[in-house]
Amino acid sequence: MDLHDMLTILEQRSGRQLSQEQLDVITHETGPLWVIAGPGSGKTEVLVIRCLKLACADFVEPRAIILTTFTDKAAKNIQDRLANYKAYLDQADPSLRSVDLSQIRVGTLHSLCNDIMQEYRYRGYQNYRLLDEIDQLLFTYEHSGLAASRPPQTLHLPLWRTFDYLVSRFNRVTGYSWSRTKNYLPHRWLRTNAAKVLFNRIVEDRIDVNQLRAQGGVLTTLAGEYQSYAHSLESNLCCDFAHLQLKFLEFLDSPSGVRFINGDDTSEHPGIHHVLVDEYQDTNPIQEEIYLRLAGREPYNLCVVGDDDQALYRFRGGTVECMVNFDDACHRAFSDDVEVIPQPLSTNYRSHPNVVDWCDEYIRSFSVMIAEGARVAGKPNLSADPNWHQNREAEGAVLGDYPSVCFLTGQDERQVAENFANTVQNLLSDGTVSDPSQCVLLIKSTRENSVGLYQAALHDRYIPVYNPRSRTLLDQVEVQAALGGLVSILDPNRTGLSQLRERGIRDIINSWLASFSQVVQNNPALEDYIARATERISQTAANQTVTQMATQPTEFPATLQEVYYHMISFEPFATWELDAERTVRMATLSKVLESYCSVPFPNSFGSTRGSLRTDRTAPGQINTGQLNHFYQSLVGLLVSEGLNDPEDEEVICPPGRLPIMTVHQAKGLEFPFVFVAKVGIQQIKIGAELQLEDALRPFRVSVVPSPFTTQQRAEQDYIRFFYVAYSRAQYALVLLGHARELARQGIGFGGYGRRWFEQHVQRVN
DNA sequence: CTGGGTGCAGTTTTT
DNA sequence: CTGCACCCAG
Repeated sequence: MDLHDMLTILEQRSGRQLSQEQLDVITHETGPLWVIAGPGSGKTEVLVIRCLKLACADFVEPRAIILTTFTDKAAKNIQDRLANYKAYLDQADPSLRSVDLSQIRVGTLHSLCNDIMQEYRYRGYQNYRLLDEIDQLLFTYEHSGLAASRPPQTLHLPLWRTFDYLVSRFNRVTGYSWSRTKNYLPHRWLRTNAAKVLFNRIVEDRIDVNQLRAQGGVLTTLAGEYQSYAHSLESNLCCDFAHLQLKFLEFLDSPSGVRFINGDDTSEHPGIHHVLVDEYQDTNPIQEEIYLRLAGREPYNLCVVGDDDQALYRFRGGTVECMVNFDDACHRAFSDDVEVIPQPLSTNYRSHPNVVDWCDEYIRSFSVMIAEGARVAGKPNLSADPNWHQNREAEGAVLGDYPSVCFLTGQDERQVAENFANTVQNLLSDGTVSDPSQCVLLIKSTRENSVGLYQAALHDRYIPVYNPRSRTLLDQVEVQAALGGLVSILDPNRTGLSQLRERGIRDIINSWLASFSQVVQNNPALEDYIARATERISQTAANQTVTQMATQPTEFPATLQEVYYHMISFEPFATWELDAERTVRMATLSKVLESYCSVPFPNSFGSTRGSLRTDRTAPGQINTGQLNHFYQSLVGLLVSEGLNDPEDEEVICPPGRLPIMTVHQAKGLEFPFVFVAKVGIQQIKIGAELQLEDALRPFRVSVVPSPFTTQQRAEQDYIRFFYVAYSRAQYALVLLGHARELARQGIGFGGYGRRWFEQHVQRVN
């Protein structure tokens, strides 16, 4: 199909004309393409159309195109759009039907690494178990020397004092916090978590472990511990997300990897001709290396799209420098002669012109943001779509003169929350918005203690809330009752429980038991099951495997999972299963239980935590070690991590509810009315992710010094954080802050101080 | 506006 | 167990 025809059809269908900037990106022929896309500039649309152009106008083999995104959700969204647009094109030109766009490799880099290595049966990735975050934590808890129950203290104490920023925080498990002044090690779960962060970072930042090892002192210890962790992963045929990418780099060096990139003139292996990357500002060093390798053949068709002002994932190794210095990277990896010119997409089609102006002036009001090296050199200002009003009215919106960027205050946070809820209620009652889901409250933490006041204020006005990331799954009755039931069976006399020293673990188990005893009162069948299960264990001799209840003719070993599934077949669990939300919560719990039971543990290959045994000396009681492990490991994990409610993959927010979201959750989304809370943050602390980045930077395979001090980068991160929040708004942006926050002129108010802020923003109460 | 005493609450995100 | 936020005195 002719490119011109194709664009005409797509423009007719979408009712929107592509801008010259967008056309430049879509029609770019060969070589690296560096797209600096501001918020709301239609970057995903452009990426999708460029893909269509490659496959349907240039007839690039779909299998030779790789398109990566940051999340699975975004990948699915792109696949849907590709299929939709392709259907239009097929109508116009039936000969295109033979072009199968589902062959384009669309996904997160992680999922593509996994799929491609499976497809090519890469030896180094055959029969490996891919560990998710929970699995990785349990694995590290069991296998890493850093997380051992009794590690060599003289060696490890200095290490934890060096990396104290990873462990000196409040520990929910023990109920107190560790600091470097202590002469004992941090709690095992704190060390586990920190070990996970360290190991992931070593891989993602491409740290030269041998060089680290040669440093002496704690860094030598760290290098050794990393190597033994990596070795344990291998010997147990496990692979975490970070090593998935490392293995992929190894794969690319293997013969089949070379065939994957270069192709072999068959349609099965066309080679890689185009690599397109979305959200490139959040790419980390190992991912950058993968992309440069994938596109490493002339003419180096690597297209990266992102916004250096929206980098949000430093904790995951995300490095804005990859985006800012993409030209240098291309010259280093490809050739000095390659032309790499930044292509801006600088018109914002999403937001009211006032919101666009506010966002643009906000980001440029900070000296650390306009300094050289903070953003892509020569980045143009974000500009509003001159037809915004006209287009919205054509869509049926009634726009008057209203405060499109404004702030709400109150004496204290409670009053702010009340005013916020009143505003939402007014918007609903005067018909400005037809559904609460057209608003969103953005805030750093969506945990109960941060958003409680806002939730309560909405609740009082009968406005339902959607907040799946509140880490409150463990507060739900069905989850608590199930866990309480398990404890009742495993530890009927609470002897194991009474010996626990960790307050956090004891408290949570007691709360589960309390929930369970409430539930069991009205459900005699459940009570009876618990009694029978307890009885069975109590009749088992010492040091024996407990066998399943004789519901079947043959008795077989009982496992934790079986007891759990058996138990939840009784009321009230059976009725609860009719409720979709409760069912998915229980599924989340089941998954954690399965993980706990199936993560391999050292020195006993093939055995599982799940099969119940009696104690070596005490007949009729669950093995003390097993019970203790259940408490320390599984319950400890639940206490230290918390669990989120499962989320619907398709729906952003169910209708009828007002979403409360973290800024990360809202990334890439847009809402008619955006409320941003706690805008007055003043103290900019250097977070653990930044300190670790600095500590490991000298050992990177390719050391790229940052032109900014650590403190400056911390500030930039905060500024970008609010920039992402602010740029979500379509019709109106409302900043929330109480009197004291306003007096303080925190970073969310802009870098020129309060007077500047008040010139740009209207007060509405 | 500063300084010290008291009291409460406790990071955040993704694969 | 810390650290910060807040309050009141100077």
